[in-house]
Amino acid sequence: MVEGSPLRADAQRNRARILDAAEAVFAEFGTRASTEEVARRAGVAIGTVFRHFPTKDDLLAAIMKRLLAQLVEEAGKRDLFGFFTHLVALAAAKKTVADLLAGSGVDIRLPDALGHLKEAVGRLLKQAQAAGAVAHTVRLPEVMALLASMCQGALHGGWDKQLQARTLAVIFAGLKRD
Amino acid sequence: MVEGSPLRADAQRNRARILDAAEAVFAEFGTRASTEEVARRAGVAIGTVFRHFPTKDDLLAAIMKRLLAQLVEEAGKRDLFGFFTHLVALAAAKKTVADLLAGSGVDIRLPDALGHLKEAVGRLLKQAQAAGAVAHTVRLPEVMALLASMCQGALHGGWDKQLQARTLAVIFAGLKRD
DNA sequence: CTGGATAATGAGTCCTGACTCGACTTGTAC
DNA sequence: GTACAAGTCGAGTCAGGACTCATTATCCAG
Repeated sequence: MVEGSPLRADAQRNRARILDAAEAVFAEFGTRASTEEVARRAGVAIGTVFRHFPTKDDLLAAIMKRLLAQLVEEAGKRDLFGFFTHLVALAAAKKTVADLLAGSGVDIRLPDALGHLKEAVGRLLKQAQAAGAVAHTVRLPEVMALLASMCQGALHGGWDKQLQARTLAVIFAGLKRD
Repeated sequence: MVEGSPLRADAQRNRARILDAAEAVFAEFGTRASTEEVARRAGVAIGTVFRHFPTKDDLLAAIMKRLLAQLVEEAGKRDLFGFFTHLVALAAAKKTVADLLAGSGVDIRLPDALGHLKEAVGRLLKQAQAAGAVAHTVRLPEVMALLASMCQGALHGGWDKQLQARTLAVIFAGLKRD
């Protein structure tokens, strides 16, 4: 698909619907949800989904790309702790977040996918360290590891707001002085 | 199966083989590995596996029960930080550990499964607090949450030893003063 | 040694989910 | 308006995995 020709109007509409449906379905049931379910929720036949996204992975990749862009943008608006909190809360609601951070399965399709997020978090880390909010011994890899872990945990454990807060409090204390 | 009669000798041998094979297979490929693969590695026909464990979940439950007992025992031999470190290292190698901690799918079959582990960790936490190694504001739920999260993270992220250590260092610092 | 209970075997069933493709419908350029 | 490329449809194919069961093999009491 080398941008040969613009999509027909109805095709554009359907493509958008499919993406929205996929976003909702995968967020709710995880990446293991069936393509049929996506088609159903989009009000479209299964064949149409596969016309737009020849492979389930292509569909997943499209969703992840969207999500990633959102996260990077979000990172620009917060400090490290705020972003951390936001991400964990999001992961508790959207299974896709944890899947993305874990880079499970889809990573190949998004070459530098996590790269952008990593850079964004790197910036937040530097700021936080400059402000004296985080110890200088802390490095990016472990921050990313903590971020991914907390998202996985929040997802699988079904943490409520309070547990999220108490758990993050421990992490934040550890980042401050380590 | 109300313990009607002791198993025949060959049946006992096969049961043990199946359990060992299942342990290895699920540790390597996660709980999604097929029952066929277990049978293959046990050198046994598929029907035999289902004779001993009528359901894949039954097999999984048996493995998890074993694993859990090991972990609880291990907890008795270490302090909180040591156990934490051990568990994370184990999770990086055995997918079953993270699955167990996440309580995914199999939890119903192991009624108080995590209960025992929780108690054991609770004891470690008390000791650590008594020794002044962990702040008194820290409670059990967040310790369990951190434990489960780190295991998930170590598994999915494929952390090396160094990253494990650096990440845990942050957590430990957070537990000490929070 | 041998009969009958206990196990093992593995081809077959059923189901789910990704993906295909020929018949049909619709947007759009002219 | 019409032709035809672009899109849609959905029954159908295929693969993989859980689980069954009639047949065959194996243990072990007596």
